[in-house]
Amino acid sequence: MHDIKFIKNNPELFDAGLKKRNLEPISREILSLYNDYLKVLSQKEEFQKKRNDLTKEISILSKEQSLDKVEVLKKEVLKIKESINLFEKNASENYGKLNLKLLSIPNNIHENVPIGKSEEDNVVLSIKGDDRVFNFKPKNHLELGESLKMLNYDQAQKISGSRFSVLSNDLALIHRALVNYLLDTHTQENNYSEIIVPELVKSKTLEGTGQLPKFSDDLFHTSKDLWLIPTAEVCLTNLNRDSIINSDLLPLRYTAYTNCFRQEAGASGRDTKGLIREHQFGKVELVSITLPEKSDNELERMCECVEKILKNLDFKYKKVSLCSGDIGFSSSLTFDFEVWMPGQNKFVEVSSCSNCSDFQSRRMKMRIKDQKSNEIFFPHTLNGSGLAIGRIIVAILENYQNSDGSVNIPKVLQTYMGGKKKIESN
RNA sequence: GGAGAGAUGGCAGAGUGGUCGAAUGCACCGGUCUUGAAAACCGGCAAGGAUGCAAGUCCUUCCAGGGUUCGAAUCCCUGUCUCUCCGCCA
Repeated sequence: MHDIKFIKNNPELFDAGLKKRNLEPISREILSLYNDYLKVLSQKEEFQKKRNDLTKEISILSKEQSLDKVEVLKKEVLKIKESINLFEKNASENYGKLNLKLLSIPNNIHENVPIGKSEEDNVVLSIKGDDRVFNFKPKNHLELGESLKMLNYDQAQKISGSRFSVLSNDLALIHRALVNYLLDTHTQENNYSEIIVPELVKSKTLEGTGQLPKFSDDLFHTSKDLWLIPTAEVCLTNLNRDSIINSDLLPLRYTAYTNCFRQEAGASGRDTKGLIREHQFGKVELVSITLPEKSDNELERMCECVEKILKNLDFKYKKVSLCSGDIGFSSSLTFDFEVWMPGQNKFVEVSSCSNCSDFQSRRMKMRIKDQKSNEIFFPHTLNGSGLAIGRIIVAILENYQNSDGSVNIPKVLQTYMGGKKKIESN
């Protein structure tokens, strides 16, 4: 959500920001809606003042027993009320139009974001980790999972349809091990608080983080008017919606493991089978709430938390800065982490860390009160995957596979799997 | 699912039709005292919006949405949520 006053004072700057996202200028339209609203608003307030004044007068006259005068004034107020109602209706209509427009405009782009049109223009910041050397042709995770008989798509298809999977035995165990390893690391080493959150939320919640009103097609909506969350970011960021937080409590750092549900409407035909792109997947999420001047550092810190995991799992990965044409709606600056998948011969995204600046906090009216100055302002919100479980399983299968189809278990996960060192079919 | 109670400022908690945006306490901020701190005392302290260079002025807000009234935190209706008791249940 953008500050309407900023748009009013800096229309060219605002439109220039949109241009970076390859969007048309919109400040003129916004300001015209805003002016319509203000005009009606001031008219409404004028009549409200008249009403309030007369009402006070009635109160005094009643005490003086000047009943005739009171009757006259009462009639006058009734007329004024008609005007108030009319202007009130117009004002709220105008406000609704303005608000819907504002809610549909993406966040500003951070100055460090590379300018570009699409995915192609993203900038690789670093590549770390060693290449894995195979003396055989590495299989992809589907072949591996199915030959191990731990990944079953007939069953998944039967109970839920496409873009779902059924994991069993050691793959189910490694899923659970990963969740525990990730949560332990983030809580014990990275100072995040572990939270368990609902996976069904109200539309207001999704509006706060930016999924609604624009992206309902990507979401699952239930018959009770609740929505399945596409990421735990939605819950964690909204925990402090509509409230004022004391500045000395910052930064707030939350982590949660949840299932995430996505329609993948725009991805039909892509990755239809396997753990890469599913309607339901597990993810450990990181969310930070910080002072505005600290959010750049916090994003770096969050990336370090993610990188630590990727290093411990001994993956080859790259850090990518998303360009202005590819960056998400709510984000001002995003770094993706992509892990090398030998079975597919490419890098695949396993984490995305974003600084959403004050875009989400404005939408959800989450504010900070400075203890010293008593000033009230919007904090910055950040979120990052730490990490997507399904895709990490893919990475483990493909990177740790042996020629016989068995898969070694990464060292850091072995204690989470009862000391087991290898996954093999039995 | 049945019966009852409730929702007020950062928090706690008064307030049942007319200067109530709202007593009081805590927290917080400023000051006095102190070598410093604590305590004590004095003062300040809700949010959002409009307008204005500013001081200020005005509007809105006591869970949400309707209604009654000249006037609603206060009365009525609906919804949401919370608590207590009973039933059921993982």
